[in-house]
Amino acid sequence: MGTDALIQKLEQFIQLTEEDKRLLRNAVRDVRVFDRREDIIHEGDRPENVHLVMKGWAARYKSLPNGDQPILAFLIPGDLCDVHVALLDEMDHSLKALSPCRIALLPRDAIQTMLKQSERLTRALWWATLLDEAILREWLVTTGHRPANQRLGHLICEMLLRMRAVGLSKDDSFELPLTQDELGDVMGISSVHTNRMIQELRGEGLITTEGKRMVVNDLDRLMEFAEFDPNYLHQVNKRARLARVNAS
Amino acid sequence: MGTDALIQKLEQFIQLTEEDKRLLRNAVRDVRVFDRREDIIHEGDRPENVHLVMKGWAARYKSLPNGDQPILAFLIPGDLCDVHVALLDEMDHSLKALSPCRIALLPRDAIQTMLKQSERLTRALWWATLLDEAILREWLVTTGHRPANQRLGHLICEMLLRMRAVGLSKDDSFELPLTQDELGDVMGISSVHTNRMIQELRGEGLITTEGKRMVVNDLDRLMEFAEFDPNYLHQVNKRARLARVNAS
DNA sequence: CGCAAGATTGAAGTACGTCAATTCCAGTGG
DNA sequence: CCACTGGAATTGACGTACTTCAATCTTGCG
Repeated sequence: MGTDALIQKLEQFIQLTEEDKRLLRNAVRDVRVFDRREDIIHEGDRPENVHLVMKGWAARYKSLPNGDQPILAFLIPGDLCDVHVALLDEMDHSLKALSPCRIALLPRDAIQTMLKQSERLTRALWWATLLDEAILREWLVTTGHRPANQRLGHLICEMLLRMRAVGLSKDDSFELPLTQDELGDVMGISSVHTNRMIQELRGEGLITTEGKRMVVNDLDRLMEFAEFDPNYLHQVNKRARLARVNAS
Repeated sequence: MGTDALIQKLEQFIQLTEEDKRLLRNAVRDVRVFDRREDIIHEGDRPENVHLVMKGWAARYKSLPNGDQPILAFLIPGDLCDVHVALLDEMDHSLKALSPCRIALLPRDAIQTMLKQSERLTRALWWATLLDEAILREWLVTTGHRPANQRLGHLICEMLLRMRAVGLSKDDSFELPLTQDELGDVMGISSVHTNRMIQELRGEGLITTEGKRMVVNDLDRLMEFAEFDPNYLHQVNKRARLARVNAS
């Protein structure tokens, strides 16, 4: 099933039981496929379902009066969008597919039921929303306080670690299905400048691009270059995680 | 008691019962006073208590290797910091007082107990965290995609509406206990440029400053200038709110 | 092969940053 | 009541990281 990525992600934080996993899988009502650029849910809609990315990349974005559509978050497999929005009358932002996507729909009440049945799962999902918030904070810092080349490096580091956490990286490389336009959008810079920053990182030997694949040549050096501190991702390292698992 | 602002804020969303209010007041274990610039809790600390601002302004911030301390959020009376952090091992950011502050401390378990006792209160606090997130998203948009003059206007609109919601505005003016340095920090611009943007807004007749008081001369025009859409604050207007209250 | 979307390049403009000087102002002590 | 102080606001001059526009080149793809 397509909840695997989510389970893998949550288990960074806490070991789930088979029963928890079954609950999660059962909460999926439906699976829908979206084309690149297709809207998944739009600002003003009343959210009926929680969305779970199973395959592909999606984005949270807003529409500005001048036509800009700034991206607020990348959503990759295992990312649950808006567990919480159930409370609000209407969406205050939109979701769209950045690449062809498979998205699972979990009805609000299925989530409610699930949460009632497992304390552990509740904590795990709560943790996931905390993570989203932490990422948002970090993006704000980066956007407001770092030059474009570091911003790009930072983003690449983050996405590599996030992709790795759901088993979608290979030898420090990952599929990055974005145009330079979209990449610039996230960082708040123009696509032209984005291109120049990519070239700078390439020139420094920090990254290589192979079509849509982003290859990080030297993660340590890239992290240093971008002043990337992985703390905010709250990824428990393997050792600590195993200790925790064994203790339970 | 100093939980009044919080109650006033929450009641924008949902009418609380007397019992709810009592529960809230009882969760306050202690009240502490902080000087301007004093740290309230620091990155890496293990959060023991949830903090509630009763008086003054505080800020969420991060410390960067280069010494910068970007501000991620303003916290004003009625704002609850980190209801959620209970889950995390350690803080991934810090809180400091921007002006002399009175902060109430609510122990984690007091919060837990309180939430167990009132479904309504649980929803209200959850709503408050959604609001924080929505504000964070809006700041990201603004920082990344709008010029400095609009960013400033946007911030002023937001803070006026937020202060108003807790009864701390007077005739479209409010106490803004910040240096231009701190103001610039939030918007990701230098203090010199901040100063020039303030002068621009003054020149346009949009705002006036009287010492530490920010006076908005024409809110509608300022909102238009800054392309400010108050939607994200999820402030229910008086009419809708009264309808809701009466229906309950 | 041919087309359209995207990547890359160059040139010229601008919004913003930095540095450093000056003015303003709230306290504080005499 | 005034003089003194240190922090903050303001100003000017100058540098630069970015933007925009427009052209060209590359690539995936029917």
